[in-house]
Amino acid sequence: MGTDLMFKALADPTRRKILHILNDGEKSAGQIAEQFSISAPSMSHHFNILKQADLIYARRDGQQIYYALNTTVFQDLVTVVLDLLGAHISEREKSE
Amino acid sequence: MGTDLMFKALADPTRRKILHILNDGEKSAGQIAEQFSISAPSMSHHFNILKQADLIYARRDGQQIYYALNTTVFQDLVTVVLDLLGAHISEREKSE
DNA sequence: CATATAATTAGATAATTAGCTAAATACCGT
DNA sequence: ACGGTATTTAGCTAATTATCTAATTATATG
Repeated sequence: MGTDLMFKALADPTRRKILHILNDGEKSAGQIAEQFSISAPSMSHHFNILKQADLIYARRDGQQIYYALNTTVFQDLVTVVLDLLGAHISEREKSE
Repeated sequence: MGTDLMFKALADPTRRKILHILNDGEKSAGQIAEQFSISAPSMSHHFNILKQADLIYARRDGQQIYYALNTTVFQDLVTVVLDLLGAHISEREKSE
């Protein structure tokens, strides 16, 4: 569960904003990049880090590459955070 | 809610281990440092970053400085993560 | 008050990283 | 096959950061 890559990926505000944008569905690299004043290669760099951290996945459709949140990994992240907290979640609580 | 400082603080594995150690109650700087092969000043640096991120707080007792988790900020962290996920938590769910 | 202990602050250095431009790759339409 | 668009890869640089040693601050005790 690459915890280190995950937290390092989340440490950058640009990358957190990318994740936020992906909240309402997948978007192409270009559509995402539009919302930043950062060069395309720099954006690509961020996509790559998010991908390595398994926070997003990529799918090519024609000329575009579409990115989407990997929501299952966010569940893992919540688990890690709760573990840092030492929260002991009962089975009942986990499933509801 | 210093989100950026919080994630940056969590990006380092040494700091995450410190938080883990603090799970079972407050400990002095020295007691924590024992469990690492890192110089005391470096440890102090990490404590400072965790403190600025509001993830821990410090209390002096004689010669020792005792650190403890600031658990309320972890709750905020979970909220931020869930928000990145786009989870829409109802008021009822929040309060239980 | 002098010394010892706990921890910090100051200052330096090596490694990491976010950003850039230029070049390459992949796909589309004519 | 060629020209155009979308995106990535390569290579560089400036800024950040984790670590160190040396010096400082704060407290306790004989």
